[in-house]
Amino acid sequence: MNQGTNPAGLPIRVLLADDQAMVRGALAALLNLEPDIEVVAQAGDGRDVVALAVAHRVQVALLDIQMPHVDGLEAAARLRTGFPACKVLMVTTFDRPGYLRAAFDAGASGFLVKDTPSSELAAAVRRVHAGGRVVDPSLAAQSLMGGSNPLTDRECEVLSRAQSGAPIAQIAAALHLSVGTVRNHLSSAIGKTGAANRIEAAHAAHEQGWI
Amino acid sequence: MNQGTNPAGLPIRVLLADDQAMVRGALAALLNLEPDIEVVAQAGDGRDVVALAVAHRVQVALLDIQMPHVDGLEAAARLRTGFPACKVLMVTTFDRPGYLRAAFDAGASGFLVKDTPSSELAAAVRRVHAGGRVVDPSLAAQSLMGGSNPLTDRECEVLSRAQSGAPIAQIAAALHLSVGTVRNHLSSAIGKTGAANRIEAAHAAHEQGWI
DNA sequence: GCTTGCCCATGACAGTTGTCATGGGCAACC
DNA sequence: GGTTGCCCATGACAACTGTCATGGGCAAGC
Repeated sequence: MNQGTNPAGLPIRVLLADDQAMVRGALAALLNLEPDIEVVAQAGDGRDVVALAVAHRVQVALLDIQMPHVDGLEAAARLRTGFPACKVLMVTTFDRPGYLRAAFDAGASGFLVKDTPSSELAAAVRRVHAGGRVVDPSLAAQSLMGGSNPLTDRECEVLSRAQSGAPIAQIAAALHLSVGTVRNHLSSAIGKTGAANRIEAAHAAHEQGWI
Repeated sequence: MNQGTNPAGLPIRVLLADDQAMVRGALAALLNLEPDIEVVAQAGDGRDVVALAVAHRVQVALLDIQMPHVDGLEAAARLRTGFPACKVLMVTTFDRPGYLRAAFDAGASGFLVKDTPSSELAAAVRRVHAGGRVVDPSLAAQSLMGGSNPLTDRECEVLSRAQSGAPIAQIAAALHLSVGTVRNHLSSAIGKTGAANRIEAAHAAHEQGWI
């Protein structure tokens, strides 16, 4: 594994996407302290990530998963097709095991939770830029333990709408299904998650990053 | 309003409390770029805030509301009694109107959401240190509109336990109440929030910062 | 002292939800 | 071509939930 493709002296060109302006600015300040790293673009959501990455010849994109409109996972997928030279380092607040798999499925090269000490961020950027992979160690173990998503597509869809407490009739209407079908999907999901009702099931699935 | 009590040349001594290590480190880097501000202590939750503030003669404490064990509101209240010379600037991810009132009730001098541009953070620290107040403008308007919490203490307590979807029987057991009483409190809260069931009511109350 | 508001409790009733059994349609796979 | 798994649907039953009426205890305020 080499040390990156940059000519000596040129810093790694980084894009930063996070919906919280203050955090974004602070991370930029942190990274710009490193002489070999330069934040050349910032975004508050995932919509403009590809365009910005192309325009600024970005080498590493630091993407938050939770963003409005277009989230980090979707943005990573778009980058892979639209500008595959750009490496993706995913950063997230929540350590949901399912996110790790989803991130790598979307083409990410690295995955960090925001609990990680800030001192490791620059190192992660360098490693990803050099073609390596970065995985939060605590999360990796958890992910191997947890196994993958046992829920079917429909169950996920129904569960995610049940999260906010909407009555079954409302979910059924939104999905153009019969009330009984929704109840069956929910019942199945409740069984798979070991929950007592659809709300607990939705929470459990959310915790795991399944929905 | 004066410019603070520090002798000329001495930077403002700041404490940073945020449960996300990476964000904490990044904010520290950001603030330390300012010549007149120095981050002298950091904490990952609210438990040690008072002790740290005293030990490092902290002048402004920057507290995240969402923290494990002891949250920012509680930490602010402890600071007010334990080390009142220290000003509190509350920072939070979520713009819940009720948080603003709760923050000032707890003795905070300022309130920012993390959507605020990072460039304004240092200015807010200076203003708070100088004895002024800082309020996120968008949130202030929202808060005046929203009015205050119409829920009784018991309703809040019951609602917050209903959030995760626990069955009523479980809530009743945890609170040493009869099932019927819990149902009555919930029914009342559902009416006040205009929700269709306890889950929606809990979400609505949470959105408002009531629970 | 009376009223008001909150707390707790009970019982009855209707509506919603979770479970189960059953069955048809469809695509993937051996 | 048969099996398997997912999707959709229906109907019946038991359990849970939300509403309402009613009543007692208690503290605060007029």
